[in-house]
Order: sequence, then C-alpha cells, then structure tokens
Amino acid sequence: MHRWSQTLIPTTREAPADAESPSHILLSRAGYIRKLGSGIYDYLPLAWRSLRKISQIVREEMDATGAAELCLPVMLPIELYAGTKRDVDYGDLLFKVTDRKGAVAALGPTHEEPITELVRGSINSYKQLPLSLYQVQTKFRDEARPRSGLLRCREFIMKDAYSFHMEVEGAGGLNETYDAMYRAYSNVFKRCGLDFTVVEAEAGPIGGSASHEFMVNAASGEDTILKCPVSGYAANVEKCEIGVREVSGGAFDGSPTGELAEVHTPNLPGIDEVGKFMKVKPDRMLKTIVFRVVGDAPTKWVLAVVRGDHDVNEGKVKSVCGHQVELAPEKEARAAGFAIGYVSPRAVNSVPGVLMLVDPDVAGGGFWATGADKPDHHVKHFNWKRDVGEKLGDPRYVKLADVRNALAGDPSPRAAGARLETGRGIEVGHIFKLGTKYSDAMDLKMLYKEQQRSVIMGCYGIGVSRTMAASVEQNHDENGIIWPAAIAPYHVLITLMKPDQASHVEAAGRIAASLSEAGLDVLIDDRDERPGVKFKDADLIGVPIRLTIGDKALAEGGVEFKLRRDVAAKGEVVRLDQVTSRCSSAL
RNA sequence: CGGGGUGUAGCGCAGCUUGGUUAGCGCGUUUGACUGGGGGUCAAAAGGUCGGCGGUUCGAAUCCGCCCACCCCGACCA
Repeated sequence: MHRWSQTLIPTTREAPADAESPSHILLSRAGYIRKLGSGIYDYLPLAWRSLRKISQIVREEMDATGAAELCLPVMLPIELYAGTKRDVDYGDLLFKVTDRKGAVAALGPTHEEPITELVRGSINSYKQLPLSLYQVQTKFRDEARPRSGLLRCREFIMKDAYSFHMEVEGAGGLNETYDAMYRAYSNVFKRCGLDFTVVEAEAGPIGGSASHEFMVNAASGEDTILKCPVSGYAANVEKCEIGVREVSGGAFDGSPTGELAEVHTPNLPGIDEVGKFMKVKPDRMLKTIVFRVVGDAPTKWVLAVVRGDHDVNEGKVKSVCGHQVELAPEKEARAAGFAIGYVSPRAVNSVPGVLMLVDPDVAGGGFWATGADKPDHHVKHFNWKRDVGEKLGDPRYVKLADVRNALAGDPSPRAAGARLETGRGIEVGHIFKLGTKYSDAMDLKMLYKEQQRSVIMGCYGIGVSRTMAASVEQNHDENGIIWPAAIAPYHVLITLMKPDQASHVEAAGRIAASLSEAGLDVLIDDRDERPGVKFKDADLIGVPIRLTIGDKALAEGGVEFKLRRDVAAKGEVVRLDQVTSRCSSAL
C-alpha cells in the first residue's frame, strides 16, 4: 500500500511538444516516463511497477519452459564480434564506448555473442544439452530515428532467451523448445491482458515457418499484418504469401491494344507522376525492378515485374530465383544496359544473363504502359507476346511468380475463396530458429554421434518496455490510460475526498489493509487537492478500480466503487465489509 | 544519410520579419482569503546564461556565421 504523497507521480495537463503517439502522450502526462535524451527515458515509480509486473509474468512463463535466468554484461568487448562480424553488420546501430586504455566495447543490442561464448566455455558435452537461458535486461541500439516514446527507444528493456541443441527434431531438439517458447509467449501476452496476433515472419536459415512475431493489435502500430479470416493464417508483409491468382485470358496471351507508342516523359520521378502525365492509372503500368545476383552464377540480373501500384517483395524474389539478390547498384545496372527508371520487360532480351519474374497480376492482356528502355521515355500499348516474344515460354528466362507484397483483398494462401484482411500491429515478441549461424562463427561445437557438430540455437525476444507502451496504445481513451489489471501499477486507487478528516483517512487505511491482505496493490490518493484534480489524475494514470471515500457514500455506510473502463458509469456505493471481495472479483 | 522544422521560466507558447525601457502570456509553483464531488475564484509573489560560441552594432532573444541538441517525413529497423 502506497500513498500518493509519498511517491513520485508528476502528472501534467499538457504533454511535451514532441509526444505524438497515444502511449507517449499518456505515459508522459500520467507521470510514468520522462525523456532524458533522444530515445532515452526515465522510468518513474508507476512505470517501474508496471514493468516489474510484465517482467514477472515473463519470468514465470520462461521458468515454466525450463529456461534458467542469468544476467550478462551490457558492455561487450568489441573483439567478441570478431567471428560474427556483427559489429560491421549492425553498423551505426551499435553503441560503442571507449575505455581509458582505448579499448572499445559495444553496448549490447542483443546477446547472441556473449551467450554463445559463455556456453562454449562452460558446456563440454552434448549430454548437457538442451539448455535454455534468458535474461531481462537493458538493451542499447543507436536507432537512426527513435520515435513514439517507449515504442522505439535507444535504451530499452528486453527479455532475451537462447536455446542450445544438437538436433532440430525430436526430444530435446530445437523445434521442441521453439514450440514451448511459442506457447510461453502466447501465455505471456494473454496474461498481460493484450489483444495480439501471432504472425509468420521472415523464414530463418532452417526454412519452414522458422520465425514468428507476436504483434499487439493497435491502429497506431508501425507494422502491417495480414490475416486470413477463414484459416487463421497471419503473416507480416515481408512474409505473407498470396493464394493462387488466375491470370485473366491466360498468361502472356492477350492481343495488342494498339501500336507501341513512345511518350516523352522528362523529369518525372515516380510512377504516380508518369501515370498522371501519360493519363494512365498506376494499375495499368508495369514496374520493373532490377536486382543484382550476389555471388557467382550464370544469372547476373533478376528483373521483377509488378503492377505500378504494387510493391516488389525482395524476399519472394530471392526464394523464387534461388539466389541471394540485392537491389542493383544504379551505376552497374546502367553499365550493363538497363535504363534505370525506364526499364521494361523487354530488357530480358536486350541484356544477357537476365531472369525475369512476372507477377500474375501483370501477366494478362489488355492495355499496359511501361518504360521505353531509354531515359525520359515510356511506352503505351505494351503487349507481352509481341514485345517480349519467345523467352516468355522458357522458364530459364521468364517465370510467372508471386513476387509482390500482399494486400488486403488478395486471395488467402490457406483457404480457397477467402480474402486476406489487413491490420496494424506493434511487434512485442519475436521467436527465431537461429540454426548454427553463431555456433559456426564462434566455434561452439560438441562431439556428437562421433562427429564435431555445431550446436543448433534458437533465440527468443520480448520487448518488455515496448509491451508496456503497446498496452497503452491498445487500451486508452481521451481521459487517459486503461490498464489491464495484470500489468497495472496498482489494482485499486483509493481517492480520499477529505484527506484531512480523520474518519475518512481511517476508513481508507482499513480498506487498503484489507485489500492488501487479499493480494491487491493499493494506492491512496491522500493529496490535499480539489476533487476534480484527483478524478482527472485517477483517469489519467489508469488504475483499474477507483474507490472514492467521501461523506456521501460514508453516510450510506459504504464507499464509491468505479471501474476505470466503465467510462460512462456512475460510482456505485459498496458496503465497507464487501469492498474487498467486490474488488477482487472485478479484476 | 536526404528533406523539413524547433530551441525563450517546471510544461505549453508569443515576441524575431522591421535590433532600442524592466522579455511577455496560459498552465503549474509559493503565500493569503474565499471555496470544496470532474483540472474553482480573487489577490499578491517567486521563477529566465532567450541552446552554445563567435561576429556585426552605440545597443542583439531579434541580423550574420559556426556548433550543439531535439522533433517530423523518408531511407533504415536481428
């Protein structure tokens, strides 16, 4: 039981000017967080209580999977990254500090390296596996653009877990732990009282559905997620498959709509501008993106052709063509003969070593406009058969394939006839089958089945501070936060109307003691403030239950009981001897 | 990293274009009075390196230069 006057809850009428998202505004106004620098926040007492409750739920669920908690250093000698090269891959995202001797340390953005190092040095035999270890700790990432308060910080609290195995399948294998983590994560967010969606994410090196993201559903979320309402399939944009799409009139089969006509289109940077200029809607234009194949292969370039109003999905391009690819560097692409910005599918004939991937939505007949393969020009009345010709039928050069991001209304990949729907989400958890990336790089091997074999790893993260903010994004109204009981800083707020009247104070004390006895966390607002101020603050900080102690209700032998989430409801008088049970059952 | 913007009291802002008394306003804070169930009223008061450094000028919050910090859009985001 705590008293408002004895803790620190600096509520404000106005939010800092830089706060825009609901969680940032409300957590700031309600006295949970203060900004100390870009992407760096103080966690005040209320925030810390919520964070501890979230952490506690996480710990219980992690422990239930058999994982053991430990705590690794924040400062990691840069030499630790020698094997994995992540100091380079992470680039500027990695915070670095230099000590008095000039030695550089990274502030851990995540802890694959130290955990792998630890296990390598302390586990000698495969018989000691499987093993899962986790920590709840402050992480550092020098984000290019911190934003939205706690949602994207440079210093944040994260639970990260790592598991070690010799096999993928079977008892003690990676999959077994992965599935246990999946269930644990579902339990965590369920217990936190959050509405969330689990989505398939970018596949890991082992393939299959090797990665899942746990997304809190919130309109203000940064990530788009797609769901099939029939099968329950859900995925993020990077990953989402699209069901079978019919090509109207057959692939590459339509007859020309007119003579190929060149149009001069100078100084028009994007599809939209070109379309307007030519009086063609973007959905009748072909967008041809040039990718370069990384490494040595007979195929040097990959073209991805999608509709002007669609986006190419690089991951899909990679998996369809079977090569590692990257967006072609402009200089090299030009040197090879691509008129970057004005490339058409005809480039498959004019440049050697090209594989062209055509999205089903553009393979049909009808009118098409596209680039003219020379600067500042586009063409109208493009026709596949006439303008590309025989390579269309040859899968060595042209493939019909899903290479774009999924959109609302696309066919579901899991249920015939169903259509994908979109929603917004905030990523709060991510589980990932790492495979042997780190054990290979850092030489974590065990003698197993008469061979030295790399240990197979999984990693599992929960953004603890982000989860708190995500909850506010999902649960608030114009007056303030509305906490799910499980992660509210307090369960009950007792508002004293007359903190200077002994009988009121005494009643509050008795009720608080009884509630504490029943396991509820209680905050007594004992400030000498006007009722209006106290009620406004009560709504703002979002404690689930408010008990108001004043003359009115006391005269009736009770106190006023009100749930934060029942915005319109008037307080209900509850008899003193029933308050505790009423509060307990309401949570 | 590209584009745009901001920095003046604890918070939110005006003043800057066109340099010139003691730099204002709202909220908050302090004191007093009245009040007392949804941020109350009146009165008095405290609180400022005008982001920093340099320059122009008799004189700079205001004009010029450099730097720093922060925000927004984009790129990026295991």
